[in-house]
This record gives sequence, C-alpha cells and structure tokens, in this order.
Amino acid sequence: MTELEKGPQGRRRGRGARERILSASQQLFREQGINRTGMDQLCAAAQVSKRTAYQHFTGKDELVAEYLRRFDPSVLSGVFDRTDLTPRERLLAAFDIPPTTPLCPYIAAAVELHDPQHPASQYARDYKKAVAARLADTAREAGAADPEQLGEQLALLIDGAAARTRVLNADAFPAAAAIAAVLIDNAIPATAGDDRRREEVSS
Amino acid sequence: MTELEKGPQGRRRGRGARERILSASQQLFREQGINRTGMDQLCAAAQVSKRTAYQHFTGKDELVAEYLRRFDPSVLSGVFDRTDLTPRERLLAAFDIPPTTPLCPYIAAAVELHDPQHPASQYARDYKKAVAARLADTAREAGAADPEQLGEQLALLIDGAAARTRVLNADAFPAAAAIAAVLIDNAIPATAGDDRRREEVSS
DNA sequence: CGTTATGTACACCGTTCTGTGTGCTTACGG
DNA sequence: CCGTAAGCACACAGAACGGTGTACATAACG
Repeated sequence: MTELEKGPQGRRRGRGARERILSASQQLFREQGINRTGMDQLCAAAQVSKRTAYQHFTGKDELVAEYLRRFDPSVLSGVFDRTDLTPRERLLAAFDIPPTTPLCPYIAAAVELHDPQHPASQYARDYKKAVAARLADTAREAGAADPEQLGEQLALLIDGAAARTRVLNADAFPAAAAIAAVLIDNAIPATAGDDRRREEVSS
Repeated sequence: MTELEKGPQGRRRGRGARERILSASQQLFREQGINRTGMDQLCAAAQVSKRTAYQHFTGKDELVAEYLRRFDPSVLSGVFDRTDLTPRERLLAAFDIPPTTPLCPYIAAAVELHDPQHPASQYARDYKKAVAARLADTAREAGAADPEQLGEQLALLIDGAAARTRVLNADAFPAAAAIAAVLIDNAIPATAGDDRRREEVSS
C-alpha cells in the first residue's frame, strides 16, 4: 500500500496533495467552469496549500490539461470494452451517460479556454478523435458499410447531445440515441453476419 | 435611417455609440470569447468612452444578452423564409452556414457564462427552442410524420456540428447535413402514411 | 439662441485573478 | 535520531477585471 502510485521518481512520502488537487478540480471545474474557479478557491476545497499546488503544477494551464486526462479510462474504456454487448449495442451504449456526466468536459474546456493551442484544447481534440476512432472500430466490428463515416456520425450525435443538454438544461441523449439507432440500421447491411436480433434494451 | 431604432424614449440624437459597441462585441466576443474580452478593450475597439458604454448598458451582462439578440434576423429568418426552396431543401439549407459562422455563439455563451439564470443563457435557450420550432414547422410543411421529433433531431444535428467544429477545428456541418438527409427521408413518407419507426423523444 | 441629451477623457475604486517569497512544521527513511 | 523532502500558513506582488465620479465637449432640437 505504501509504495504504489509513485510519482516521477520513486519517493512520494507526502500525504497525497496532488490527488486532492485533481479531485477538487474534477468537482469545481465541472460545477463552476474553469474560468470561474480561482486557484484560491480550488486550493481551499482541496485542503491544500497554494504553494503546494504550484509545486505540483507549473500553472493553472497544466492543471487544466491534467484534469482533462483524468476522464479517459472511466468513460471511454468503460463503454467500449464491454464484451457482454454486441457491437451494435455497444454503439448505442455510448449514449447512456445521463446521470454522472451532465456535460462533456472536453467541449467545455475547448470553449472556455478559447485557444486551440492550449494544451487542454489539443488534448480535447485528440480525445474526440480517439472516441470517433473507437466508434469506427466498433462500427466496423458490427459490419457497417462505411465504419469511419458511421463513427464520425455517432461522435457528432454525442457532441450534439452534450451541447444541447447544456444549452437547454434538458437531457438530449435519448433523442440522439434514437437518431443513432436509425443511422446504425441504415449503415449495416442486413446481409452482414451480425446479430442485431437481441433487442433487449434496458429501459 | 435617422429616426428609426429609437431608444427607450424617442430622442436618440447622438452619433451611434451603441452601434459601435455592439459591432465591436460581435467581433471580439467571437474572436476571443466573452470572458476573455474586457470592457476596456471592447470600448477601445469600439472607439467609445467607457462611460458611454455604461450609459447604454447597465453592465456587461446586459451587453452580452443584447449581443446575442443581434444574431436572430440574419441567420434564422435568412434560412427559413426562402420561398425559392422546397420545405425539404429548406431543412437542408440550415446546414449551409460554414463560412460566416465559425461557431454558434449561443452555445459559446451558455458554456462561458455557466449560469442558466443569466439573461444571455435564458435567451440562448429560447433561441434554440425557437430554431427547433421553426424546423418542426418546416418539417410539418414537408409532410413529416412526426414534425416535432424531426425538428428536434435536426436541431440536435446543428448543435452537434457546431460543437464538433469548435473542438476539432474542422468543419463538421457536411457530415451533419448527410445525417439530416437520411433522417428527413426516413421521416417523410413517400406516398402515404407509412410510419415504420416511432421512437419516444423527450422534449 | 439656449437647453438637453449624447459622448468624451481620465483618473480611480474595490475586487479578483494567477503566481511567488519566506519561513515553519511534519512525516518518512536511513 | 537526524536529514530531507513534502506540505503548510500567510503575506504579497502585479495585473486585469467590472464599474464609477467628475468635469468637459458637442450636436440636435425647440
């Protein structure tokens, strides 16, 4: 228990201030936005000295970029690595993220930072491309005629639902899922050896 | 031109400072974002005294809300009032806004302000609903089986294209238009009432 | 003409922001 | 037990922010 999760070197004797900082970032950046969350408030919420925060991160920009990297495994892998679902169901499962994820933080960061050169913006771009690529992979697995196109289309639907949920303050993912179902059915030829007969959708 | 666009009373004799302020807002809020544009910079760009700006707008919030209201006629009416197009073509024409509109300012404002109670956020919400309603009207005119659903779906596609264009720095409207074409063809029965699919959608 | 609304110039207030400097405390490892 | 690294408390710098006060100029309209 003591020597796992080492830092850059191998020491790590402290009491885990970095973790608290990132944990508080997750909460505050999401609740209040990045620009409206000052370092003072963030350090207070993390119960971390301001001096310590700036010893872990060279500046707020680096903290924001690191904050975004914390979303990767939980969302992306958690959906695509489900072997209990058919490829088609996996594509649709990407739209089942209403409760814990009220808004896509990548879009929020890209809009708030408003600088395509910002490290966090670049990472958001990479992440969105990665999601589209994994959707395309799954689409290929499902036997889609044009997997890249379908992946890009589904990614667009996800982003549309996220943006619209934000602006309208109402969940738009069900509507996006409905469109996705149509697109998937249109893209997968019936002759392809795919089992889309297991239509037990959890409702 | 001299005696139209009266202010709260009926005088309006000055040299049009309000116009310059709003014009500069259009440019700066779009280029730099709302939060990253200070009133000092904005007044300098508009060649307007800071004092004058605060005589026209009680604060930056009101200015932002008014800035958003300036987009209505140019985009919304310019697309839906084209009588030279069929209803179906009009629905697709809503996706032909790549050059002049690099990003939907309503989404940007809602994300940047980060307060659903903000006047500009409320207006953004109303505007998005209005767009969906007009899309639904046009969908009804085109003979769609479920116009409200189609309108909501097309609105979601537009927002998705806008958000994705922003994050990826690449035009996503053609892909959205392709999806729209599929949805429209699926929603409009060729000859008679043939509703094959009836998904539930949350308004 | 004079009144009045409109706009200007510029200093200024208080707050908040990111980021540092400095000195002290604590906990872990050898 | 002692050295060292991690963390803490706190003040502070420097800038940008939104917003105001004051005194002055100018253009329109009666």
